Amino acid sequence: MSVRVRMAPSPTGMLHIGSVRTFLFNWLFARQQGGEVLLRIENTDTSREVEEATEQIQRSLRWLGIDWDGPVRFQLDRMEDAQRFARQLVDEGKAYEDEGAIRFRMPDEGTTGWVDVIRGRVEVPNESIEDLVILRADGRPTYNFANPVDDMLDEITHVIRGQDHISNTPKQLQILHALGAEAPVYAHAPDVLGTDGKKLSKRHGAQSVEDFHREGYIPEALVNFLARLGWAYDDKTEVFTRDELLEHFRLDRVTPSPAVFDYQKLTWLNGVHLRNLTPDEYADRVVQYLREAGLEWDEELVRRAAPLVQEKIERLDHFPDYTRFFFEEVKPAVPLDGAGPVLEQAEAALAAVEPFEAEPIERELRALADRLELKPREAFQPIRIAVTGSKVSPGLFESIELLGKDETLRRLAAARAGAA
RNA sequence: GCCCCCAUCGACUAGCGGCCCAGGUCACAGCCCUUUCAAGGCUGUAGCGCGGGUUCGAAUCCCGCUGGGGGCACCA
Repeated sequence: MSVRVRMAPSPTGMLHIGSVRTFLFNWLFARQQGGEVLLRIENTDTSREVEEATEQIQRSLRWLGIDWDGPVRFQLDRMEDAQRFARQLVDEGKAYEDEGAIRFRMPDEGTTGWVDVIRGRVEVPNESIEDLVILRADGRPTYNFANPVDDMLDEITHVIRGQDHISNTPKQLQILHALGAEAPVYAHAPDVLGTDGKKLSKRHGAQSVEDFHREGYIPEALVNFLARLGWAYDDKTEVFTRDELLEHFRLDRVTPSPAVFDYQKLTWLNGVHLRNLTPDEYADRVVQYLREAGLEWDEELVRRAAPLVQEKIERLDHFPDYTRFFFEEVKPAVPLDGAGPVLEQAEAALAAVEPFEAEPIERELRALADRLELKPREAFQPIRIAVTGSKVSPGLFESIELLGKDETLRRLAAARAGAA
């Protein structure tokens, strides 16, 4: 039997990171099994926002590299099927009318249970389950009816969803049974919590895929991090590429307990993946990010500046902080009292450097420090501040090379004038 | 109130009866490296919720408690 799963977001707005995690589990599991992934938008209401949210969801999934098969489906499309099945259940005495709506007749005795891939055996006493409405008075199916009907019609083999659905599962199992359908395998993934132990929400910070994108996180890191939330391969591996995840992920190794979303660890992981990109790829990401952020900096210069900060930043949105001085006029943010002599000599020394490249530049400046009997850091810091405007910058020599001789000398002179 | 789920360092987790006086990672602290910031290297602080069992032996199995969370809609 070939595997088929479905990702079923409700089109209420941005794609929440918690949903993404369960989608990722669906995707990883199905893809490694050579199975199919369906994208089904679950909303029995037609609202004005649906179209927009649906687009948004797809954009976010594509950005993450989570793909799906076939066209996007909508729960709404199966409304007539649901109505037909509801009527059939009434005819068979398995459901009944109640004030215009149709209720499903739940058994009063015994238990309904299943073997959850993540949790093991789960069992619920039938007497605790009410006869639920499956068709509203206006004819629209309710979620707990539309959902299993869709799963049945779509021939879903594995339902991997959030643990908040655990209490829905026995209901859906009963409906499936009444419909004569074979039950899919269920796996209920744990929740993703905020630092306060409550379900992740706006007040915890970024929560939609868009938010993370905007904050300079890259898909590789987000996917890696999300996969590790509730799952581990062994006792030591933290960093995974997408392919490694596809190779090692195991649904039955997902922990049943909820996990706290640790932004700091995500950020660390983002830095790791940023550093793992090839220089060209890294430059591409930076260019793209800056463009999306609306910063119109010269692309060629951005590409040349990129390698200078690949080792230094953890998030793409930090790029401008390190490289602004290449693109804009800078004023030393720190006083340069007493630095006059160093700056003057640096100016003279650099004026003679040819070719104007990092290596000879470094040689000259180190020689200068020796002459002045200054420690390297003492000599370089004022130069750094004069040239980059900041105490923190990419490598000084590479920066000076990229900035060019004319501009470097100009800044040195300007700073010297200010320091005097 | 009823039903269900969960429980190892601050966080993510490894552990599935002896290999564990509990290992890795993030964060934190110190040291090293060093042109700043990073990266990297080394070291350290820190945990099996509690109480009963079972067993020669329990973080690991069972029961109870406590504490978290979810659900009980003509919402999804």
